Amino acid sequence: MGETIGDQELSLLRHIADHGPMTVGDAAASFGASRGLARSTVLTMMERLRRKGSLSRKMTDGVFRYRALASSAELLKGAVHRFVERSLDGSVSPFLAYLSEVRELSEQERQELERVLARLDAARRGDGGGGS
Amino acid sequence: MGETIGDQELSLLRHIADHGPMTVGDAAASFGASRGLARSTVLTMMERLRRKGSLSRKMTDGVFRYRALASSAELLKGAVHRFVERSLDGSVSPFLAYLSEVRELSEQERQELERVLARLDAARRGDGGGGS
DNA sequence: AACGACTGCCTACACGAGTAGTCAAGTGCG
DNA sequence: CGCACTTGACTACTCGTGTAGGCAGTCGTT
Repeated sequence: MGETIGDQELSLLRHIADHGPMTVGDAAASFGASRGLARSTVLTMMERLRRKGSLSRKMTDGVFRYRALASSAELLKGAVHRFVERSLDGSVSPFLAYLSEVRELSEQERQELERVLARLDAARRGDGGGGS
Repeated sequence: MGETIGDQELSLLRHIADHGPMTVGDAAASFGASRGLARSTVLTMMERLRRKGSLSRKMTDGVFRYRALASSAELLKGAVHRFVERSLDGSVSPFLAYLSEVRELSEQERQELERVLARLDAARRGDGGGGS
């Protein structure tokens, strides 16, 4: 198995992906401070993330600058993917059930969903698969 | 903190929810065996699940029979909910992105999605009661 | 009564993730 | 020149989860 990324790690990773390359000090200030995390904690997480291949760093002016190798959006999709595979046995049905029964979707989310369906519809047409 | 439920724990919990009340021996045979888990492992998980309030047990004929307090579907929805809240900051957008960009949906899943949207549409229009 | 299978349960270990203390080295400032 | 501040890195502790060993009690069978 590749790497498991925890929630906090994912948050930090996304933060770095969103706010461009930054040093540990930057991350500690912009991410850790608001969450009450010590600088060393942020550093540890960043190093773990680097070992896991999610971050890379480059020495600049005597300081390491860490940069995320994936965009926040990709990271999120990856997290969703892992979740679906690991926890939902690869089925998205539970998610759909959640969407329709549990979650109140905002108008914007509803529209997003509509777009997804439209895209799927289009793909289905061109796909040439089987259809009933 | 409420309870965190691991992947394996969730699988076992669902198994029990789906296959009715069962003893540890039953679970070890029907769930653990196929996964190479020792009976004691299954027992430990069941007891942890019981401590977490996900399972309850009742002595029957000198043996404890464990029963899930929630249905598999509810369990799954709960898992999705936790994931959305904890990892996606409460936003379902990443999921939608996953659905449209990453995942190939089966025809059945596509139809399910369509139903979800239709239900949402109906709710948006009339809102109010829950018509089925 | 002895034996074996089945059961409940306590104990334990490994690992990942979350979190932090602390130390050594570099740099700027009074 | 020496101290404060920043940075990098190592080390460590706690918890939850995954996994299992081993012991003691119960009950049917011989």
